[in-house]
Amino acid sequence: MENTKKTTIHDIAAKLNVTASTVSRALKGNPRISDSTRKAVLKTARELNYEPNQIASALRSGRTQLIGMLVPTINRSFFSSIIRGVEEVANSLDYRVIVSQSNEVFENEENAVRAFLNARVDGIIASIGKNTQHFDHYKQVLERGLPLVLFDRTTPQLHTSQVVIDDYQGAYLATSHLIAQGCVKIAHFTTERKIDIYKERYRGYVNALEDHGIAPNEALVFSGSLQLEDGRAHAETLLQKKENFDAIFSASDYAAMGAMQVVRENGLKIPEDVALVGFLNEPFTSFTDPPLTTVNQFPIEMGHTAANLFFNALNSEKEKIVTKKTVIQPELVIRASSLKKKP
Amino acid sequence: MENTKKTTIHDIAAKLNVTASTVSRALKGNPRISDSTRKAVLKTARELNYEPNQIASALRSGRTQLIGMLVPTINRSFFSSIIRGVEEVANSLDYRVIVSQSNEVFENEENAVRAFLNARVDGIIASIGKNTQHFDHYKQVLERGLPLVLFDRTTPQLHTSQVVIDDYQGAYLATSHLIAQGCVKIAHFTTERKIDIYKERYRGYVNALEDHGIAPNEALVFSGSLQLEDGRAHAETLLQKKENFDAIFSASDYAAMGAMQVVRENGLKIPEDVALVGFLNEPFTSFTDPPLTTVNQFPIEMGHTAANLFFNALNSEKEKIVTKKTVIQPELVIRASSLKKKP
DNA sequence: TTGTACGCGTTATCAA
DNA sequence: TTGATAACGCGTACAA
Repeated sequence: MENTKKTTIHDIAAKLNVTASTVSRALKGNPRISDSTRKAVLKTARELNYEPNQIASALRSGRTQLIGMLVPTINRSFFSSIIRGVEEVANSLDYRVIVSQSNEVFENEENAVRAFLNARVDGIIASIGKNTQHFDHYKQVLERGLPLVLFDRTTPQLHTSQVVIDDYQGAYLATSHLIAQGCVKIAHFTTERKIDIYKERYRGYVNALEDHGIAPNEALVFSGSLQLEDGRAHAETLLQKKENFDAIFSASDYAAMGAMQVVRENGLKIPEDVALVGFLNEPFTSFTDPPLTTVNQFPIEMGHTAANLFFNALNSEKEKIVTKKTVIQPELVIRASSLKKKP
Repeated sequence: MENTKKTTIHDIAAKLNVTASTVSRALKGNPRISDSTRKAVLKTARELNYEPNQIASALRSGRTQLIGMLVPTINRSFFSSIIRGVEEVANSLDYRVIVSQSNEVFENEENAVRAFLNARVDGIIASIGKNTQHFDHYKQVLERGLPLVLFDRTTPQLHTSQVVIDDYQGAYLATSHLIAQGCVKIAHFTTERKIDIYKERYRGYVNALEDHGIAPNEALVFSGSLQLEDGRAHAETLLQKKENFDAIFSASDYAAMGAMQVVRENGLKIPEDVALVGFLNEPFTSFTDPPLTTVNQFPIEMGHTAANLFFNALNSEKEKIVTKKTVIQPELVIRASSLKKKP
């Protein structure tokens, strides 16, 4: 099927006996144009079903109205919700979002950023891969004067806008809640990976204990990959060693889920024998038995914030792009897995 | 910060004392060029950090290497997994994916398609909104000779490539499995919405019963929105009416989850008293207690297939675009919620 | 094998 | 307020 020839500003111009420049100005809301011509142009544009060619516009103006968005994994609730948030803001401003994923592979991350630059996106919103150690590809983005916003997984090595949640506070809330429920021997599942967010969660855990007069016990801290299997293994170790513990605060819902399984398989009751708190607010946490207390990171709002920071940077003078770090306060979602005292 | 001036083919041409056309040909692998010039061009391109300007290329060639992808909801596991699948294939072919969501609102769907066309995407991959009744916006896509691939939610009103799963077969498998486990009074949760996929699941349920000599009983069929609350309500109705039933096949995991809660709250055992099968293979189904038997739709593979159909259409002669309907065979994921007989 | 010349559709600049 | 002209960077007939 042959393309129906699209109408251009020249077609409109010809019909009205004006020039393309006039039409362009009328369509772009340029003030230096008479009301009558503007109306005529708009009318004719409608009649001819004119649709602007964004490619031509992009070539001339240097702005594509495209945002490159890079996430580790598209099909994880946390990330897809952030994409959703970004997209809501972007679309309302007539921007489109190109999504790519790194799968935590450094090369993919580099390639995606390069592809974004080739596609001439107006800027990038990204979460750094777990294994990323250097940031030259991101620096290139900044060197070109393009806005770069990092979310969740960020780095102090890049001077650019960021949005994170207060992981420390989330962990502090979670641990304090367990203490308030009467727990005193609280295990913690974390990861050996050198990512700030987990260090912060660990710090929140330790400080909450200390603030409540409980001495942190390193025998109760387990490091792994925070997947379900890790949670199972940690819980089994705890039980085998007959380590004394009455609660687990896991830095990930998945590991918490693994622990829940093992604890129940061993005939112990949740929360009576072991109270349990996770982190992420994954959708499944409300469906477990008992439902899992966890920390909500407000991913959609995080997406909104990332997009807003992006447009702030985009609209600021290039010489002095405003870089800003936004910290979102998390919320403890209290469910049955940690509720020993009836409220 | 000022944009570091990007190098263009003209810069390369100047350095080598050839013309831009020569450089263009060398870079595009055009055979009508000498080996020596080709090598020189490639070498200089590397030295100058040349990156092709896809916008200019798109304007000239009419191909943007962009795919518009429209889903009802980005942050639902099923859809984000399909996006992932599409993206994997697309990126490997140097295409990028622009994602938009309709939120099941018809206007959003129209706007998204229009935005895609304005962005001059090379084609569209979409799932139709629940409330969409007419398809003019999609017809426009086809009239322009652009590839359009529909997935999951499709319509016979559009003559274009589609990929769906065999909902009938999924339901047939699920119901037959329950029968094989000894169930004879099997309830079904479905929806009143006039979407083919649910009709097909209902048909598979009925036929499986009949094929095994069980008379379908309409008193065991419940219609709602298939959300968790609907599942709860249906299960409560079943129990209150003292309706005789020994299994539930729900057309959605969410409603199955609601039923699981109510059944357990009433002191009944799963699967001994009530066997349970859902549909979707949502991530949470492996974390429920007991884990939920369900139907896997292979969303990532569905994304791969959709992308492959897309590129088939893109590469076929415009006069005779090959339209093809691919049906993916689902898989019954058997878990404890339905396993009455130990294998 | 390479060069010439032009156009893709829009916008920016300058002049009127 | 409008017009004329050039340019964004690339690709492609056509010519040499």
